[in-house]
Order: sequence, then C-alpha cells, then structure tokens
Amino acid sequence: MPGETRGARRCRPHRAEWNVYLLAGRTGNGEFLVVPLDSTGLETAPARRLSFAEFLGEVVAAEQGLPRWVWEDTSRLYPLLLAAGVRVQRGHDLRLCHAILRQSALTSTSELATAAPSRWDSGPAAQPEAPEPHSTLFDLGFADDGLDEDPAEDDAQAEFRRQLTAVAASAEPGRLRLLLAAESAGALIAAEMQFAGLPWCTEVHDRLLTRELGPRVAPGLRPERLEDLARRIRLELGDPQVNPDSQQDLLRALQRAGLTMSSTRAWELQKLEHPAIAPLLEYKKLARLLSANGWYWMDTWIVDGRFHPEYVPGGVVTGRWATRGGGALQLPRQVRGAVIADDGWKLVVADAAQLEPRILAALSADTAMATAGRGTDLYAGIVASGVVETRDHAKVAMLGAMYGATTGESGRLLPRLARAYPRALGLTETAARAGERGEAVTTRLGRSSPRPGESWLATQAQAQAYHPGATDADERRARSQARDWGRFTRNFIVQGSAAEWALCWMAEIRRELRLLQAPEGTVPGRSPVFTHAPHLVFFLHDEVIVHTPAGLAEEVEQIVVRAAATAGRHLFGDFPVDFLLTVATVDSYDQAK
DNA sequence: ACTCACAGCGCC
DNA sequence: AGGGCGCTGTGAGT
Repeated sequence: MPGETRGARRCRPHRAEWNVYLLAGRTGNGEFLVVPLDSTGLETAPARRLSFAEFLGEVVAAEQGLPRWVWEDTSRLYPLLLAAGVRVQRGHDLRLCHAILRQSALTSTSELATAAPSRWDSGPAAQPEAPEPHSTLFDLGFADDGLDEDPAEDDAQAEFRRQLTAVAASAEPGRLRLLLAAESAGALIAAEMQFAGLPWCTEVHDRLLTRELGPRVAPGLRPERLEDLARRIRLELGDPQVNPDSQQDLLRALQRAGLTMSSTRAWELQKLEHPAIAPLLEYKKLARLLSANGWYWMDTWIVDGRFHPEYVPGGVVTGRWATRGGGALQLPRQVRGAVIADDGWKLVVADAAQLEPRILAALSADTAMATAGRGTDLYAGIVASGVVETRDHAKVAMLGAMYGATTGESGRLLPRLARAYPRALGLTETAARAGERGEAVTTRLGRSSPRPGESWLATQAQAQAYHPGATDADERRARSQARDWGRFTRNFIVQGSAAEWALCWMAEIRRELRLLQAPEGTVPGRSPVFTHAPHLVFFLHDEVIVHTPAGLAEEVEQIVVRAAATAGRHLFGDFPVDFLLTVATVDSYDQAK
C-alpha cells in the first residue's frame, strides 16, 4: 500500500460543501426531479419537478453558490446542459464514484461494497444509442437522451448517502473525497472537451495525406504511393499475387522467398536483409496512416473544423481514461500538424515530464529519487547521481522497474537502480508480490486493482504443493500466471496514481481557466457556452492542450504550471517532489516538443 | 450478413 | 517472462 501518512493536510474542505443539489432523475413525463441536500445527503427542502427549461434556470441560478451537482451519469446529462449553453462548476457522478467505492480496499466493509450488485454496478458509461458520433452533441432530442425514466425516486439519494457513509467510515476519507471530486471533475471536463472539440484543419490534413499517399482515391482502392509500393513488393518477392494487407498471404510469400520468420511484425522484418523489406515497411507505415487516420477518418470525425472524440473517464481499470471512436488517444504524430489553433488563438500544449517515475518517488517517499528530479529531467538527474551512465539507461531501467522487466538491458540495470532508490523499487516489488498472491493494491487516493478472476484462482489452487493432481506443467503455468498478475499490480499502483494526479491537474486547470476572460475582439464566430474563452480541448494521460486567445496564452501557461504544483500538493502534501512540465505555446500541435 | 479473435500498430 | 489501451483489416465461424 502506498499509504504513508504524510500530506494529510492536503484535504482542504471544499467551500460550500453544504450546498448540494441532487438530480434524482426524470419522471415518466420528462420532468427533472431536483432535491436540495445538505452535506450528509439529507433533504433541506422538498423535491421539485421541473421542466427542462426550468431546470436550466435552476442550474444557472444555483451556480452562484458553487453547489455540487449530484447526478447519476455526467456523460448522459451534461451534454444536454452544454448544448443549452449551461456549464456547471462542480459535480458528483454517482456511477463513477460507485465504481471506485465498490472496489476500493479502503471501503471494503461498507454497506455499499458488501451489497449485492445493483443498477449502480452496470459498468462503464452506457453506449450512446445513436450511431452517429455527433448526434448527442447537436441533435439532442429528449426522447432518446438516455436518462432513466421513472427511477425509484429515492434511489439516487440513497446511493449518494451510501457513498458519503462509505467515505466517512474509511481509513482515508480525505483521500477518497479528493478522488471522488477529481473523478467527477474529470467527467465534467470530458463532456466539455467533447463538446468543444479539438481544432482540426481538414485542408492541412488532406495535404498531408496527399503528400504521403498520393491523391485521394475512391474507398477500396489503393492510393498511388501504396499501389507503387505493392507492385515493388510483389516484384521483389517474385509473387505477382501477394496482397500486402494480408498477414497470412504475406507471411507465406516471405517464407517462399527464403526468409525464416513467424510473423510479419515491423520490428521482426527490420532484422532481415531482403530487397522486399524496405518497401514493405514503408507500405505498412502508409497503409496504417490511410486506414487509421486517412480521408475516411477525417470525413467521419472532423465536423466543422473540430475533432469531437468521446472521452470515457474511468474507462481503464487503472483510472485512466479511454475514448470511444476516433482513436483520440492514439493520434499519431504524423497527423498532429492538422491540429491548428483558430485565427488569433493559440494552443498551449503541456506535458508532464517523467510523470510516472515522479509519482513513484512520491508514493514511496523516496527522497533520493525525488531529488534526482528536482528542477531537472529526472533521468538526467539519475545519471548525474552516478547511478547509470546514460539517460537512455536511466529511462530503460525506470520503465523496467515500473513494468516488471526481468531480462535484457533493463533487467541488468535494475539492481543498480534498486541500490540507489531502495524505497521506490521496494514499493514496486511489494506491489508485484501482492499481485502474485492474488491480492489487490491501492493507489494514492484509494482506487484498488480488481481481484483476479475465478480461473486465475483455480489455476493457483491447482498448482499448490500437495495437490494430488498438480503436474510440473501446472506449476509452471501457475507461476507464470502469478507473475503476469504481479506485473499488472506493479504497474497499476503507479499508472493509477499518475492518473489521479492528472485528474487533479486538469481539474485545477479548469477551475483557474474559468476565472480568465477573453479580451474584447478575440471572439471568433463559434462561441457557444464557454468556447469563447480559454478552454481545455485535449487530454492524453499526462498531456493537455488548452485552446486560448493568443493574448491570454502566457497566463494560461502559468495556470497550467501552477496547477501541476497544486496537484502534487493535493496528492503528496509537503513531500518535496517536483512535477515538471514541458509547456509550449504554438499554432499547431506538431510544433510542440 | 453479422460476430468474433487475432495480428499488428498507434498512443501513453 | 513488458503495464494500460483502441482501432483496422483479415479470416474463420455462424
């Protein structure tokens, strides 16, 4: 467990914590049921049934008092508000928070965690009904908004109270409160970023594709460059039929050409000497660009100069976000040049440098490792401390420690790292051993890893000594499986805590951005709700992009940097670890880094 | 026609 | 014996 007790003071009480509104759901005839609550989840006034217009008015009026809006599912409700021009500052997402508390080791004895599965356990955000990626944004009809009709009226309130009770009774209520607030803020941000979209210039994208692939052709046809390469591949392999898009076909052709290989992976091809290899590698690269981010992708996902991916907070077990559609978390560097700020605007691109090692240093209170990263590149700091010779060695060794490498260069360097940073490496080892035993591990703020499934446990039990049926093969399989789970928990604790830091970072950026006003005259044509002022438009695990009027870019940079330090304090109190950022104000995404 | 697993590769 | 993902195309199954 990462749980040293330092930093307890980071848990500041939130202003206006008593001011809570519950949206209990919608009634059969489409009314919104709103209940004012106090901080223990008890009603302070009778529930009211409001039309959507009345509800919007209520939200706008109530926002003056910085309330926390409690509702079942931000991803379903908040887009309705955004489309109507209404933003909220604080939320509590019952579905996301339930998932955390259900699983957390810190609340394992709570009523919430011990109850039978209920509708609150229905898993990640429900799929949008509409197949059109943008319909939830622009064609909001109330008939299919996905909000529950006629829920048990007190159900949401009861769930909220169960959550409050579980947190209050836990050993770390402050951390959990912060986690739930951060997760909920993330849900608001996710909806806002989807709404705003990432500025995307289709002309630049098209030029880029044409330069690489040749002019656009009808779907199903190969663009010129790909066709040329396919021809060369067939020529060099002496096989006029081979289809380079088919692994099986390709593998057989390569073997017939005398190459011994078991797959067609690029890194395996690279090791071989054959005139077909170079065009084949080039073909794979370009075919990937065409299929993943080509013209079809552009037509599907770019609407009105904006890329609107759906972010899925809590979509990954570690607490990282996932996305649905568009592959937003895998935007290849090749196409980032098409991410371009509006006229008179800039992109502030910020990325947390060596985030996970810094998180590990803080989690384990490894002062030596934290010192290596103070005010400098952490890997360079490790080299400067004489632990290893090169930055690359430092990086490979650190990644090995966090991912569980045992062989190769990383495995060889690990002992040196362990001597220099025994606390940090001790924490990853402890997390791995817990996983190998089938136990859960818990992040800094209280998100616990899932327990292994039935078949995992059965395999382990089967291989226990003295089990009459156990064979050598069973034991090997069990050990290998145990180590796999150990690598998962080893990484979980670092990746999950880093995800928490990132949520706090973004929430803080968002909070401060709200206070900035766009200068007069910089408002472009599109200014629904909040997109006329600096706003977050992209998030990628340890990196954010803010779209801002050029005149405010410097202030935005300061906000982003300040927010990183604040996030560090929220998670780790006074522990002296730096969270360094690489920040750049640019016109297009590819100019950063 | 539709679903599914897999290979492969993009991102962190 | 390297953690977490999403997406595409292929090819096998229904």
